[in-house]
Amino acid sequence: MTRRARGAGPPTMADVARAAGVSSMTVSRALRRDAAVNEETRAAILDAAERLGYVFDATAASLRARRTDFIAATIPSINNANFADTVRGLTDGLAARGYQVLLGYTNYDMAEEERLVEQLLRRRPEAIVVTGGRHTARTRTLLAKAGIPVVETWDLPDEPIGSVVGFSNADAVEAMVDRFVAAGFRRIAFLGGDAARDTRGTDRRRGFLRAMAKHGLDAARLIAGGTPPISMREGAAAMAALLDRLPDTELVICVSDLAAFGALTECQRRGLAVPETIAIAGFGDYDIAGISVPTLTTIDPFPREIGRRAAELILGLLDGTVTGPRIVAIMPQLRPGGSALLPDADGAGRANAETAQKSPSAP
Amino acid sequence: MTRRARGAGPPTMADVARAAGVSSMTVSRALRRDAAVNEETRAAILDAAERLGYVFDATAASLRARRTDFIAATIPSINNANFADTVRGLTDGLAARGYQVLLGYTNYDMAEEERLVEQLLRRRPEAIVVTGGRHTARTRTLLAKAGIPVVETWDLPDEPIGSVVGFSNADAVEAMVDRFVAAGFRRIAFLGGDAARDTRGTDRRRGFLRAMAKHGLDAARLIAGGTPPISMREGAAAMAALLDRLPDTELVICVSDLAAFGALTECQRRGLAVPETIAIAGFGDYDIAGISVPTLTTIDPFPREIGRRAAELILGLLDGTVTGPRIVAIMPQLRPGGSALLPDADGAGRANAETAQKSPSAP
DNA sequence: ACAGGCTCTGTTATCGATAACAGAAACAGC
DNA sequence: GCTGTTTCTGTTATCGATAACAGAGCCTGT
Repeated sequence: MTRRARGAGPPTMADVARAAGVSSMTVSRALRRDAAVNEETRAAILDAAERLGYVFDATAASLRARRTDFIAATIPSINNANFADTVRGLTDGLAARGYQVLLGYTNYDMAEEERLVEQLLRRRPEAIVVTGGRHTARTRTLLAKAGIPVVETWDLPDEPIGSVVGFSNADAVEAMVDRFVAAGFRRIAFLGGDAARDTRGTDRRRGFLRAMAKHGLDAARLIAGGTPPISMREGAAAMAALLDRLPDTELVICVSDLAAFGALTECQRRGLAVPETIAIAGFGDYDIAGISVPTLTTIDPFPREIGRRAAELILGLLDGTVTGPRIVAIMPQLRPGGSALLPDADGAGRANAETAQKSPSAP
Repeated sequence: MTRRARGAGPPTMADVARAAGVSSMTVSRALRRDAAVNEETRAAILDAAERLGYVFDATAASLRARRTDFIAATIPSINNANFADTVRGLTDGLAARGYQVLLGYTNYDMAEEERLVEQLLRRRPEAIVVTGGRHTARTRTLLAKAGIPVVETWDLPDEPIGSVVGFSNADAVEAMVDRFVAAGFRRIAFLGGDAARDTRGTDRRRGFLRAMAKHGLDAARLIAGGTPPISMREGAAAMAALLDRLPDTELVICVSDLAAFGALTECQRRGLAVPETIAIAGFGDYDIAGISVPTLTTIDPFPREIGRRAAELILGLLDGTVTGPRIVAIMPQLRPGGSALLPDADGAGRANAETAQKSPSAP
């Protein structure tokens, strides 16, 4: 009696082995393209596998080989083109080497992130990528003790858990404000979310506040657009509130291009000329920034590059080429558009440098 | 000697069992909240697990229990808000029951889809969701033989592999054209991709052609915007070509809202009034449709609802509540906007009906 | 007092692959 | 011809959990 009766479940390697007249070890080797299998034998095995409709069971292989080929990744939202781009960069960089990205989203909620990370770690990923530098204490502990490479992205945390591929959101906005102040803008507002939920948004506002204080300007023009993430619609509503309350504002810096575009449409509805009457800037270099009329002045944080670099880093850490955690600094770039005019200046930093480091502190 | 030396890898249930003074079977039961564990014992076990930093190994559990709790899903692109919404609906519907969505994207490429499906099936998902009704022959075979529920979405294929949650893209556009023709439009163009790659886009064009033929109108105003998916930028470029070649066009129906918005911006750049000089319609009810100036006349295919229904269906199929494949018909709804004016009409279909059926054919 | 049921825990075998080791056959070099 | 190497294949144990079965201890009803 064979172990497997007809219809008792999908065929296993043992079934293929029997059909091909070899041992299941030989089947295993043949399917993995291990050099040490005779060409004829391999052909017979592949043929048998095809005939039986054999499908490799990655679960069993993972258990025995202690190798899942999973890379876990969490993003705040799957509906955001910036994060989607990062996932794309990550996936494309990893798929070529046979890794499968195991994706989850947190809805910008640290408690949800904790649950998600816990779930994902049970799958025994080879590495894990998370967004942002702020996490619950338990999340930090889980990640630190997981014994796998950890990469934080889209941020430069003060105390990284492991590696980092990111940039300072505060610095990026501060640099933008510097440019606008140099161009003569004074009455500048910031339009963002009101909660501490979106930590990157909060960091951007902090950069705004810091810059305004530095230049001795009034930083009280803060418009909250509701619970993050701020959509186009909420950006428009917040802009309406701003125009009603502080109509003499010269420039509105928005937490993202989506909010900025919403703000732009509100101006269009009111017949206000952008940038003549009021200027608008965004963040993220979303598609809309390059096509809207006028185009949006924004900051490109190179989302896809973040993913690509994270993938590269993980591959290095896994194959031993890279040892120890790395901080990869992404240099966001100001992209002047028609919504907030800036005089030409010599190019902002273009290179995205990678620096190795021992102690965990941002370069 | 204990089996596990210090530092010989992460702790297992056996380690927790030893620390708590019970058998590993009791640990297994305690962690799964199996009723039959004494409260005190369970507390001791959870405590030991926490102390040791134990992380459950889902791989081992999956192998033994023949239950991975994975649901595989493929979408054409992760950078598309419509598909992201479907994933959101799917994930939210499944996460509550402990399932983890295993997501992959195909880049609108059927060969890539085949590779992806093959990869995903190796993970032994409990069910699989794919986008669209067109697949390579091998993909169809793989799915049909996988022995798990298969759900095709965003389409109503002639020969479903298993279940379906979708709608006819051709019918939706045809109905839209009917409305516009009734409103007096005659010189109508269709702006879409030129390849057969995006099958949903091709179906929409087919619906356009069918409707125009039905009404005895000239359907030669077809503008190709390059390789799908058509972005905002390509929509603008295609609109430019259209305005140059066929400046007397009254209405442009675009394969998606993104293309439609790009087209709208091109008109704005040229100073053409929309909808007065030329009207524009889109597809998808993306965020941009509700906020642009003017808002876009579009069709809402209820992307999130598609995901939610797919999740519901899968849960039913897995727990036996639902038997056999189902066809769930989504009824896309026309959303009149400012970019292409329509006289009021009594509401289009609002209900999204579900119909059981035996033979695989669309209702 | 005893059968029968309930609560709780343990023992053993197993899921389907691969690591580690072993060995047969063919070939090369001297 | 003999040893050493290369090529190819097989045997056995194992990854870490859970299904299936078994049974001890205690309660309940008659």
